[in-house]
Amino acid sequence: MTGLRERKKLATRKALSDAALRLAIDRGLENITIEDITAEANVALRTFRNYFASKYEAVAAIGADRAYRIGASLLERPAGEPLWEALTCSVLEHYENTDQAFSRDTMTALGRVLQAPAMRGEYLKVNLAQQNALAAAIAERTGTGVEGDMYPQILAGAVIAASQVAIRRWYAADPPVPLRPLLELALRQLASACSQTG
Amino acid sequence: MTGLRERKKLATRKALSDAALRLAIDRGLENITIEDITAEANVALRTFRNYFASKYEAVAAIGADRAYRIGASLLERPAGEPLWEALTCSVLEHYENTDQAFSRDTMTALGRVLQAPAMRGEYLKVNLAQQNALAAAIAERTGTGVEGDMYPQILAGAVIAASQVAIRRWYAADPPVPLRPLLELALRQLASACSQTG
DNA sequence: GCAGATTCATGCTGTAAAGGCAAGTTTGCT
DNA sequence: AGCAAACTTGCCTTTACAGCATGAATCTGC
Repeated sequence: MTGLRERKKLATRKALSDAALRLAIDRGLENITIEDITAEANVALRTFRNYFASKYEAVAAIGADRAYRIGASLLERPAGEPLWEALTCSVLEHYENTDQAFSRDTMTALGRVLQAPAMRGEYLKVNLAQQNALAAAIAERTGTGVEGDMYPQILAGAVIAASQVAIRRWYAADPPVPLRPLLELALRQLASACSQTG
Repeated sequence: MTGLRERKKLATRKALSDAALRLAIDRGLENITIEDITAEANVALRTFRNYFASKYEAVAAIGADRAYRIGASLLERPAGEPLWEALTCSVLEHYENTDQAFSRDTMTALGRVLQAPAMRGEYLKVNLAQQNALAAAIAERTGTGVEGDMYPQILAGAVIAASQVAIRRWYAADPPVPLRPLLELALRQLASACSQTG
């Protein structure tokens, strides 16, 4: 992973996705072309297509590239911690890290871009990537084979789904509310919802 | 809803999505153009764009148009039935109805089409539509306001996520296995996963 | 540190998609 | 009947998309 070639590829990819996001935020998703993005990133138009299938995918890449972190977050929790508590902390950490990486203004602009109908599909793909990353981490933590047993995927799916509900509420909230309590509430409601199965 | 105009619109939409699906199944998703689809459906090329943004969306429409049924299914369950049991039955019914609508050969071909990477985004949008339909039904059944409380959305998200895990397993299973037990198992595991929150 | 093999960025080219606009037609309403 | 609204369609321009070829950068084994 330390080869010059890999680093250059990563750099090009990052340059493209950063450029895409920057332009999308200040001009609007629909008012930019792939050519604009490549100009901003100082690469040829044709090169864009070696990395992304569409400008939407390039914009979503910022999330896709961070998806693995939610799994990493879970694996870093202390080994003795109960799974549910570890999951809750991982999710909270993940989103705390995510929104600390950007200014508040950038976050709302980012929200506007990501909420656009044209981004919906890519956004959902990022969710799925998070779900898979989390499932792999759950499987590793519990010693379950992620291939054989559905349990890790199911739990990850439920947690990600609940988180997304909280995030949608957070974005729609007017006036704004902090994200963390919404996430905590969503995860608690998930737990209680499934407990009442009698 | 009984106007001639609405019926014609629905008919055109259905003609397009049926044509898209039929062609995709026997020629392959990537070997058909929008022009092929419009020729098959006997409308002008330009008309396609009044209904769908891409051929993938047209193919997915068959699922999107059925998404509301999973909610309807829940609302038809007896009022006294516990929520979890009603949900389980709705999901099972939904997929039973879905796969009885097609022959076994068609189902596997359909699976191949829907699993294609290019369809991923549209497939996930259909899942989201199902989730929303189910959430609305849960809210209605429990008397919760779907706007105010996250609970229906969370529960619907968890149930749909678990169902999707089962469906992915079902599709990947070699040799083939029946879907119903996988779905039942997934929902039971969802329930038990969230019960162990201590 | 050199020679061959990989892999990448780029240009070129043709096909398909995407969507604004306006004309013509059908349907809905009174 | 007659007006208004909505739908279909054709035309046109811009953009996206993907194959292929080429040259340059990087990596590998020696």
